[in-house]
Amino acid sequence: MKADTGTAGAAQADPACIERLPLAAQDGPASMVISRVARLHRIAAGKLLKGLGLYPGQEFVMMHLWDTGPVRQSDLIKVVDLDPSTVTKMLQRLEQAGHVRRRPDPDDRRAVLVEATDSSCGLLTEVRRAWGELEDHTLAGLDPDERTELARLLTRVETNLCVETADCPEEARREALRG
Amino acid sequence: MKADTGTAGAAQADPACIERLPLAAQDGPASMVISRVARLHRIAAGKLLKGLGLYPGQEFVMMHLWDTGPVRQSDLIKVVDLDPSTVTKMLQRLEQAGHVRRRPDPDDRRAVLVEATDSSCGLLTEVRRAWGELEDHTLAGLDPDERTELARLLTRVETNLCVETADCPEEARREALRG
DNA sequence: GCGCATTCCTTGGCCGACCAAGTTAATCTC
DNA sequence: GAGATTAACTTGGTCGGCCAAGGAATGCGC
Repeated sequence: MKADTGTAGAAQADPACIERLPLAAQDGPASMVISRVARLHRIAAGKLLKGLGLYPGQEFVMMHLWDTGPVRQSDLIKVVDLDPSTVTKMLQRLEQAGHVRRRPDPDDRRAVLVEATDSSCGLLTEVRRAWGELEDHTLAGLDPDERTELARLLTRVETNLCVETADCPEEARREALRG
Repeated sequence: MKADTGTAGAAQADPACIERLPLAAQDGPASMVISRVARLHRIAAGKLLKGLGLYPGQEFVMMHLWDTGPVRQSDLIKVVDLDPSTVTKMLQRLEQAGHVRRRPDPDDRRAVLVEATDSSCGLLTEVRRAWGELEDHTLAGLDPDERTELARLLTRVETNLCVETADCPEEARREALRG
């Protein structure tokens, strides 16, 4: 209900404006909007994926499996750049849902090979369509230049946060693509 | 409005290039980078907050409590725009951690009044500092114009996703305050 | 070969976040 | 005022995520 907001009319050009701003918005306006966009984006993705029997986060795993075929779980973990335990549990659920098959690696009895099931391949086009739709919704009203600029700025932010968290998916991805 | 990138059939110019690009990056490059930035940003926030005894997400609640003093839980839920059950559990943990106090509202025996404890007020400056630090790390290397542009673009994305999820917190108020 | 570190994965625990369903109290309707 | 409706939490369950700790197989140094 955005209709209400009784303060809207009198709020502008008021020097006391800053006092009405939430603390979080004062100390980190960008962080604030990033957090909100993150949550809304995840919710939107979740709604689109719900009808497909996937939960948000699982798309990344499935997309990589569709991309590459059977893969060692440790490699998958590197690519999606998540905690190993997260991937383990996610795969257990995906396996139970019939989207994924796992079998021991004959060459290394510690390792597990993961691949998308045939039945899951029907989801491929739907997930791609859903992601395209999400992309459209996300970027609605932005012209090509703005989209490029947004991507550039976010990529810069990503590398910034990468060095902060010492957890860079970019490098891992580049290496994975290299060979 | 869709099919703008035309990845399906037109981008055969460099087969090797497109072939190595992950599906997710093809179908939603912006969504992809948003998801990654979101995760890294949350991790970075978590690391900064960890030393303060807060978990990521709790800052928003605490900041609002510090901002406004005692508040009804239902109002708090509206402001942070989360599921009521999420707020309930978070407040239970914050209460047990000694950061928050809850008492029944004498005027409405259904309602609960929430406020930050005195001891939690010591966290205020540290949380603000942590958020400032996070903001600096996030936006490092971006000049003022780029920061403004990023905020503008993300705000647009936020409103886009708002109408998608039909879940708009106080967007009108924020826009009014932004001017 | 033997021992120790490394790698790979799993389990358990915790938190944030959602939904669904339930409980209690206030409010609206007649 | 009795009954229905709505509002304000709460509980239980599930999932995505993290960390810490553990077990099993491999690889390395000697």
